[in-house]
Amino acid sequence: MTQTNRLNATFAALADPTRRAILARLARGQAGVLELAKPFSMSQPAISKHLIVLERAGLISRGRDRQRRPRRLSPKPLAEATNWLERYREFWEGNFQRLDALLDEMKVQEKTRRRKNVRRKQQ
Amino acid sequence: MTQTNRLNATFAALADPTRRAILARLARGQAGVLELAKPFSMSQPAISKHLIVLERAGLISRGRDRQRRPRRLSPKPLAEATNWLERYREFWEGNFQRLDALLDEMKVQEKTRRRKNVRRKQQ
DNA sequence: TCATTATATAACCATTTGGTTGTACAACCT
DNA sequence: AGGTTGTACAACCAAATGGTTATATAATGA
Repeated sequence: MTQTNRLNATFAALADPTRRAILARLARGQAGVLELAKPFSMSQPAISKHLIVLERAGLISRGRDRQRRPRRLSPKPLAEATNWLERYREFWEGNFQRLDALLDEMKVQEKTRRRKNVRRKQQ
Repeated sequence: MTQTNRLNATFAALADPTRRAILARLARGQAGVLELAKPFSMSQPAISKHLIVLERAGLISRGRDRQRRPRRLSPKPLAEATNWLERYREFWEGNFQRLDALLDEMKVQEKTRRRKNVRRKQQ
């Protein structure tokens, strides 16, 4: 699977609160399907479907212990998703005060309408 | 909108490669719909739909400049998504040796509960 | 062997998603 | 006023999503 497709699958998997809760649970250790289903008011097959989504994204893997097939967290897709988002950290982490200031500047320029702007535009 | 719902909408928005590319483009500055549509082999309405998804997630906002309605990046949802993922950094960044230790501990507990073999498999 | 436990699978359903084409509307320019 | 440009909206469609119930399969334990 390509990196793009893994990102697609990972973000899609993370878009559901039930699945995020399952990941949070698994971060504290592996767990079987019934145990994972317990906190939720939905059927076991519904949880199994969520687990399939998580598994196809590579976010979890399946072990075996007697009749149980305990799931556990896999690191890689979380790392990739985080790395993708990291490229935007600089943007949202305060450097966008600069951005806001710049945008205000642009408004003022537009309002006074004097000289052609300096192509600082592009924020 | 609740934080959970924002996370739902944000991750769902990020799950599409077209939308991720749009965000990457907007990280370099605001842009109108047609300009955003240009790199893709899909119709303008299709892009507009993607923009609606991004907007409902709060990832972008709409400005106005003559006939254009330029979009620009909004920081907050990216910050929230990143922060959610940060909780797993420790896990995937190598410190999950600790996690493995924890899992081994749990196995031992299980073993004492019902004494049978150790089941190292776990694929 | 038989019942129990844990999980998987199938069939079904409503809703959402991601695209299309066609058209409407709004702002701008002559 | 009329044409052009930029965007939005409506109707439609196929496929995917998220849930259900019912049933099948697998491993264990008695």
